[in-house]
Amino acid sequence: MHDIRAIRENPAAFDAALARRGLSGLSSQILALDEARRAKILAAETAQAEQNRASKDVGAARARGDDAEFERLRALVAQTKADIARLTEEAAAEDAALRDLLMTIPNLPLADVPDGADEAGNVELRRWGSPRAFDFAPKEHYDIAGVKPGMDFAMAAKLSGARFVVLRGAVIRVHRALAQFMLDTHVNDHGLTETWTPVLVKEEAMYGTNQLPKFAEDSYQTTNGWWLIPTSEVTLTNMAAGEVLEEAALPIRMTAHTQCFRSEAGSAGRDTAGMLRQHQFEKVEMVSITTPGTSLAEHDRMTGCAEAILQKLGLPYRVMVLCTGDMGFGATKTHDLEVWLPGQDTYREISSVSVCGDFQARRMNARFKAPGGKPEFVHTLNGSGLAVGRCLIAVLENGQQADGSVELPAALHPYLGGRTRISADGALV
RNA sequence: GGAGAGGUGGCAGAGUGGUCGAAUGCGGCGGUCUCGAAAACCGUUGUCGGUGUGAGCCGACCCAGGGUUCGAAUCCCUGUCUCUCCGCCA
Repeated sequence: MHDIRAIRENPAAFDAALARRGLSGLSSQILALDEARRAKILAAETAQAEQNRASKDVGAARARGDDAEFERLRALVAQTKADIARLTEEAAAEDAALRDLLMTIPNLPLADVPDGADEAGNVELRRWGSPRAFDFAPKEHYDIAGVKPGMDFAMAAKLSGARFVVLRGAVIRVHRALAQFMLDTHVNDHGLTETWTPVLVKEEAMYGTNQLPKFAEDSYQTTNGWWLIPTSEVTLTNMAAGEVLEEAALPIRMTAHTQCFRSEAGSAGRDTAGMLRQHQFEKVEMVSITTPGTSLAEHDRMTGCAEAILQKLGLPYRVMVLCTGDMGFGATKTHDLEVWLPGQDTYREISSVSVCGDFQARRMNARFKAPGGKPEFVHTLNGSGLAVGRCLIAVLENGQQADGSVELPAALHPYLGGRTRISADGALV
């Protein structure tokens, strides 16, 4: 959420930054609401102050036994009561109107974010590794002979419908190994604190990390009002909600491996084959809570943590900076990691690392303070480290052999009891 | 799921209708004393919003939301969380 004071002080800068995201001239609307709101607050508070004074006089009149004055004042206050109720309600409504508007306005892009309308405007920062040369036509993951027995979409459809999968045997073993490997790497090499969180959360948590109010249709809600997290960014980041953290405790670096649930509304027809886009998937997430002065360096660090996973697995990838038109709602800057998928002959997103500045912190009221200092909003960052299912796809497609077997990355061997490949008939050997 | 108890300032803990934003203690900060420190003593010490150049003034907040009342931390209702006991359970 945006700082209304900042908009008040420099509406032109606010509009200019939002224009880069294709939103124009919002400041005048916001400032009009803000003025209306402040006028109502002033009116309501003035009325309330008068009543408070009168109420004290009532008490004083009674204390000295002045019954006539007591009754007179009592009637007077009773009379103005309705007015105060009305004014207070109006003030609250104005306040809510402004807040509702501010909650739906995306974060401002940093100056070095490239302009662009959609993903075509993203800029490649660097590449790592080179796609393997195949002497046969590489298949998509779900068509690889050794994978087929362990990846059952028909069974999942029977249980749950489209965009689910049942995994068995060697395939799920590799999937599990990947998650373990990612967590161990983040904990041992990158110093993140492993965390386990609920996947059902209150509505306010979803507001804190800006899934709500704008993107309600992307997530699932239970009948009693919980939301299923679309990413553990929600739980990890909201741990800071309402807190005033000691500056010395920052940065807080967390990682969690959780189920994620997404309705994928609006992606009908996209990536319908295979397990690239599912309603339920696993992700190892990274979240950092930092000070304003350190968040940009943290962004690069976090990107590096995600890259390290791909490098250790020997998976070729490229790092993109998302342009203004492709960035997520809460981000000021985002790096996407795109892994090479030979079956699709293209790079596909496997991680997204964003720095949100104080945008989420303001929504959550997450602050820190230096000793003797005033509380300030923290900066929040989140990134996938990595999407486990997509990483599985990458490992399978990049390791596939002409005979339908799959060679697995050396980094995973210790997690597979020393086994190194999936045979063409689907066994882990 | 059932029964009971309880949620007050950084912490502990008073306060059961009227200058209560809230006693007291601890902690924090400033000072006196001291070569320095401790102890002792004195003073001070919440957050958010509105308004004002400013000192300041005003409003809100004693888990949350409603209600009663001229007036609520205090009374009533609902929700929520914590604790104890029982039941059930991976």
